[in-house]
Amino acid sequence: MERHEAQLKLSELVGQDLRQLAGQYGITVWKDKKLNKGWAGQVIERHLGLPLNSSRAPNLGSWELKLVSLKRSPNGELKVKETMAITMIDPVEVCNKSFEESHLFRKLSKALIVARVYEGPDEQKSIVYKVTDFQLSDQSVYEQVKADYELVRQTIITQGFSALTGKMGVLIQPRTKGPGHGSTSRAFYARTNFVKKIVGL
DNA sequence: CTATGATCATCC
DNA sequence: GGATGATCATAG
Repeated sequence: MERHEAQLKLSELVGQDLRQLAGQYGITVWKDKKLNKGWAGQVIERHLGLPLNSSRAPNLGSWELKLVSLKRSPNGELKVKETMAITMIDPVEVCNKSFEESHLFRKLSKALIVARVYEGPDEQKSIVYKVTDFQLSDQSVYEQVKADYELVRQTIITQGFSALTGKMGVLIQPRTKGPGHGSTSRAFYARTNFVKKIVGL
């Protein structure tokens, strides 16, 4: 499936309730009393007619699907609820590749971002807010993302992989993320400010 | 058991 | 309330 075609199909979902669609597609949102964290993505994959095992952001052809949740602030305004995981950090790759060659840049360039409204931990309903075909077209944003990448790169080279913390970066941050229980792997995350720019809030 | 995306828990 | 660090579900 081409990226553009996927985007057209995704835009059909705007304004719809993913919770209802989940029931329609037979996707389990709650297993016992625990949330299936991948449910929203699965609903979307089903809508596109994709196999359900492509959740690991492989190359679904020539593009990549990302989900972000939004929340309402007290005055009813929509804001970005969480940072967005972009891709794992491979210290070797980061050291050896420039920003333009990096996995981070490639992923950002090919991403289709689906923003959904998070109504609460119970996920009783979740409306699709908008679908964004993200391009790193804004020059100032591009430069800042590149600067953040370079900061991570220099830190790994001069202080080592373990010196990275989530405090670094302006738009992109390196953050711990593993299977839990002591893993030390890290990933690039888009800060909420960045996600805000991406989605166009 | 490990990798990955997405979300939760805790700190300030 | 927002940011940082850690965990959960699922697939291989």
